Amino acid sequence: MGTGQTVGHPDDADLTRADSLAREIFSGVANKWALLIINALADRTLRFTEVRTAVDGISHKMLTQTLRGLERDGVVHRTVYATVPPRVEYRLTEAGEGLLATVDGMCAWTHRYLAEIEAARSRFDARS
Amino acid sequence: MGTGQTVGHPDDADLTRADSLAREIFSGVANKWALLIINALADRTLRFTEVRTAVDGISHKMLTQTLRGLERDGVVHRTVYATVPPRVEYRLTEAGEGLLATVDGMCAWTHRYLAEIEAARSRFDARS
DNA sequence: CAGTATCCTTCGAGATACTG
DNA sequence: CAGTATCTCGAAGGATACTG
Repeated sequence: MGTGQTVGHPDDADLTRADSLAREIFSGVANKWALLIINALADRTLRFTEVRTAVDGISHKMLTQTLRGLERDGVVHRTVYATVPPRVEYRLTEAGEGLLATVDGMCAWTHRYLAEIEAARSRFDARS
Repeated sequence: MGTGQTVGHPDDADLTRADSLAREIFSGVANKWALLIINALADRTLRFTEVRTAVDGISHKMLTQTLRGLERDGVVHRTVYATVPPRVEYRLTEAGEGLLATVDGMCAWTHRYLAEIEAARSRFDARS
């Protein structure tokens, strides 16, 4: 993957210049809505509307759209109950659980550095 | 943070409904260019142009823009050498290193599930 | 309730040109 | 080389309305 100039990483977790499929998948998943949805599905199965509430701020459209993408990539599983009114449930697949670990890491990081980041911003904004 | 309906997470790594600053920071960092840049700076200090090459696909504008954001949040450190021609180097801060772990996780995840995702896509696309 | 479709606006982001 | 400044366009994304 690296072209030879990528040294230092024993096991290659590098994505700069990686093949296009890997890049595409990474890019598709590296967006806030996707990650926020995964985070919301962390430990429970949720219905469409519940996800919408949990993620809050997301529009109806973005929700379906992102959910479709995640379903297509096998990150979330979609179960439709043929009742009326319809009931659709979303839950993480095994791959989704794998990603969740990462998302948790980002959340933890955010909280861990919250204060420092705020301070850094003040400093940065001060000299401008 | 959770409102009480968020059960199951012993330590709260939840961001749904989190306070706006946390959400904003998370959102700022949860984008592919930021993560790709952090990934590129994994183990080396890079100059502006080198980052551009490493990340490839990123435009000049997005690079400066994203780099500024990361600098502002204290994720990357920017060193300017008053030479001519100018020389500017970027490296991860401690906070940046912290995020790197997460990014590495996402890269690893991508590679780990690459085949499965490809298969999932075929299945999904087949029935449509 | 879950989802699709449509319209319409905003702004993300590329291209280009210019400065220190 | 590194960076800012414009201009421009296309797509992302919100609001609304309609269907099974």
